Amino acid sequence: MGKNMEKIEQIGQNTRILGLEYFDPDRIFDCGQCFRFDRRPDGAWSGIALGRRLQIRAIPGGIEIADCTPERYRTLWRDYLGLSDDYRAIRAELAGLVEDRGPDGKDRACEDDPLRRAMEAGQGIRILRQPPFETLISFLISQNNNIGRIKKNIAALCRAYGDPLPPLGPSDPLDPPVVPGDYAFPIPERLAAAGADGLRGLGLGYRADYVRDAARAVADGTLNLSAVSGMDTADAARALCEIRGVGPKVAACVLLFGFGRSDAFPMDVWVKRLMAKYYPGDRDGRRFGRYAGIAQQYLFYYERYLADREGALH
DNA sequence: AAACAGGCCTAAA
DNA sequence: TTTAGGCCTGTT
Repeated sequence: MGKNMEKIEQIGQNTRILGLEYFDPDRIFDCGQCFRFDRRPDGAWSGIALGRRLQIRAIPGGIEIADCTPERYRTLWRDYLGLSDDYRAIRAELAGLVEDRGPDGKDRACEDDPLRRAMEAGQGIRILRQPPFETLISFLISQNNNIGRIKKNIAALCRAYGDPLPPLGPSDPLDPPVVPGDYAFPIPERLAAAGADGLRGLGLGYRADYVRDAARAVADGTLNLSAVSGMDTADAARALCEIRGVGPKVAACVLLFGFGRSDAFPMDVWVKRLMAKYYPGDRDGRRFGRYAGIAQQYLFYYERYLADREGALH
């Protein structure tokens, strides 16, 4: 798969992965798919995932993960970071969608196709494989909300209801030191037991009830996330939409970012605008096929990038 | 100050 | 099947 050229080496406390293609932390952690990572002044990204702190920096030809063994990378971070997915093949397939046949029958690239431009601008974008429950709660909170507040809400949620990161086991001498103040994402049972006012107090607003209802449904088995992962994407979306506060957009985000469903196509306001502009008449992402969700990420990132540049001029 | 933010719910055509 | 308000709250 995409790791065919991957070379793993341990450098002191850290692990380097070299020979990577299409992996840019700045685009991966800042494209709105995750909410627990921050960019440090030195350019490294640091956040909590899978109950551990992950610190990652781009180096020429790859990345360096701090306080991490090669074993830890192979068993945990490779899949989480999307490095088990073959983006060369995915991009080739998406690029094939925007080629058409010239009169001579030969392939002729559509240089001005929006997806082609977006894929060029967003070379290093990847979709993380985040845990389903965390993704569900996070995108419930994301609705009618902005990134800054979403991140604050989720941090508050973890501080109030998440377990402190576990102390190091003797078998993991190279795991990151536990920093007081680092919390895992809360488990369903813990959130289900939270008082409604307790969640409100975190500043979630009306989403507090959604969060508690969703946690209850997962905790009591009304919503079986393992079963959802076995359904086809349309059925899975229907199942998720049974939860109050989960509509088509949130369901698609949960499927794309939390269940690895690359065909799920979140239609937020940006993507609606962009689709109307570039692909008038399309009501969904069907034209992008089984990697529609990844096409969506390229297009979304590109459109926001253009808006930011435009805004910066004024 | 009023509008807006990676929506969804409910009521009503 | 589609459309119009309202909704918590912090930011601009």
